[in-house]
Amino acid sequence: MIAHVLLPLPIDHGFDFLVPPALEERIEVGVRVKVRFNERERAGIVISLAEETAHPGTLEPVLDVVPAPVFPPTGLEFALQTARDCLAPPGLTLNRILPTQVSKDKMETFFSLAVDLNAAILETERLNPRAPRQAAILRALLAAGTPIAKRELRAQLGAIDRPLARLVKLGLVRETSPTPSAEEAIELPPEYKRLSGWVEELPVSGKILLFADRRAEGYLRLLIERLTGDGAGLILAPEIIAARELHDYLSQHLKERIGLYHSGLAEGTRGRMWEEVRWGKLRIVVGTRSAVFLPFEELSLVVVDQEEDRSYKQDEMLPYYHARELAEGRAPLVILASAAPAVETFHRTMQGELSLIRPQEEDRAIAARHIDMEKEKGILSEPLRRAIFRVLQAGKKALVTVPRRGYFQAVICKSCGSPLRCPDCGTNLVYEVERAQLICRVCGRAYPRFACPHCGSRALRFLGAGVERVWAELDQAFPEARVVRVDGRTVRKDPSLDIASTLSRADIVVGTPMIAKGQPLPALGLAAAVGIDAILATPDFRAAERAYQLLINLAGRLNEGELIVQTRFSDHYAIKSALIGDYEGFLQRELETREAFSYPPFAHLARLLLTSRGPAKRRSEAERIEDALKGFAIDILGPSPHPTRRGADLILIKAKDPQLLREACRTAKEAAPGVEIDINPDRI
DNA sequence: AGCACGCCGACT
DNA sequence: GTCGGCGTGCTC
Repeated sequence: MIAHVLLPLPIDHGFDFLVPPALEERIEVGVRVKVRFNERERAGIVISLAEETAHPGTLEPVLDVVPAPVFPPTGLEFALQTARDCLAPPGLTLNRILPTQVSKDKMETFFSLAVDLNAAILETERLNPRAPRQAAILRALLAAGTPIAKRELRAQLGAIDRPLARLVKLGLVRETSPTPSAEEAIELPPEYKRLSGWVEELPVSGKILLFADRRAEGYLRLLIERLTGDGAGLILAPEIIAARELHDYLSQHLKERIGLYHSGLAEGTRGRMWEEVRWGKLRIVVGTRSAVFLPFEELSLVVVDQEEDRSYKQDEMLPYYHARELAEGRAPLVILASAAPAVETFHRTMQGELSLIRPQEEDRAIAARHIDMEKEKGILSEPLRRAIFRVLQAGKKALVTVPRRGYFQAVICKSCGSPLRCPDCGTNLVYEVERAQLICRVCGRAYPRFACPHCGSRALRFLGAGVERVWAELDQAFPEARVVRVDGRTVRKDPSLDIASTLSRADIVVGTPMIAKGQPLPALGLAAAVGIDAILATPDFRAAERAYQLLINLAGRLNEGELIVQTRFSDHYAIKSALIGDYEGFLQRELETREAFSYPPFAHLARLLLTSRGPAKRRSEAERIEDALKGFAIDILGPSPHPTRRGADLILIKAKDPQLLREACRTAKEAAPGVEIDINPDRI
């Protein structure tokens, strides 16, 4: 027997290995195997089994079969298709998706009756004299009427392994996944009915944009009403904190166990959950982007909560996938949900690709206002300090967001009052600390003269205060208050961190925009955005959209109270629209800008990453790519140095048609096989 | 990816 | 005359 194996290498093909007779029993398509390849041991994934090989030489043997986790056939096909769509090496893709190990902890298993009630009663009576423990199990299952966890049976009846196995063998009991139902939901929250009405509007299948600011109640109802019987559901959230909040909320109100899957879990825990999903023992999962690959045999529905969030895009390593796009192919019913939808997503509803469901929003007692930073000095304005003081006096808490990068310096022109832009690309220029110059991250042009490219003014202003600086100022300004900092690093240190409980032992929480995403926090009386101007000045065509979304998300954290924005751009349409909750007004302006500069949704982008070491080598790669793309009706920008990865260059391709873009990317990859391609990048 | 093979410049 | 640059090709 021959196994065709994909190894975790940047190559587009697999290699054949000989399966020794002793392993023939255990090997199957989708398993991970250990092999000796090029004089070293590696683990790869079996994608097919055959009797013959096309390889002329001798074959190395498969050394071992790793029993789990395993790709089921549909999961394998999905992962391979993702690799093709992302133009990523399939071996790397597969090996990054499949967890490497399964922890030894026992999986939770559930059992239910496999026969009808009458038969079960008869069998109970028949078994009772000679097999009292089997009879007791049947009685427990009869009494419960729903699946029972093995753990629970054991708690009720003591040692039940042997009799339970016997009952399964007799065909009286079977291992199942537990079934949620309206009766099984425990203690529905009071606002449940009021806020979940949109579920009634949902079709059985289709693609939906749910435009709503309170959504968790509806997800709960969706699970209760749509997943009776055999269905399975996947809910994606952008970040670990948001996923955990949603998971905890749903778990509180539903008897069925819900999985929480994200990259912060130990590898073995991920592997165990993967296997539970594969065997149908876990059928509801809340997770971050990597959960989109979980091997559900058949999903009934998938929800992408806060679909606009950039975290759905994997842009740190291959494959550069977008979980929102992949999610659309996973279930008949796809719900993209947001309180401030991505411009591209909303545009799709205008094109008829998505159906829009937009429940009537409830009026919340939120006062939104801006503080004009042209008139204030320092990082924390006097009015904001006073507002925080008032809120603390009233026994409420404050949430303060600051865009993450402390060192990131945005540049605005004092005379036009707008961020400095590259005249060619329309994106904002950035100040590069090391070389002390302004550069365009899209086309790579440098502007060593410290002047606005539009009006020539030399009066520039550097913006930017990170979380830590704001935290220090707050700590100093409110010595009595407990000021707690939350950013990516804090979360990495403590993956179980959540904002609600952080807030319970703090008075002021200051953090990156990730603290703005999620459910309302009842203890909150004030939500503030500091440094939003730095977002507006980000070198990214989605800068305005991000600013708008941050403010809407921040408002969504409040049940009542005040939303305050410190800005110098109080006239900016993103801020103006966000403060009055005018999405359409924002969208119209934003679409006009996108069209004017040929950005999505009016053009399609791809980012080519040159990572070969040595600038000369990258230059020659870039030249080869440019030559190969001569005949294409596309725009090529760059190469420019990668903004964060030293020793990497970027080429940006713009095309009117997505198919043409794909073709161009394939051609570029042929011309320079080492190039990494990010189609539809989230950041440019 | 890692490593070998292979053809051109500055050194003991 | 060798040591060493990294360009091309292969690994089942």
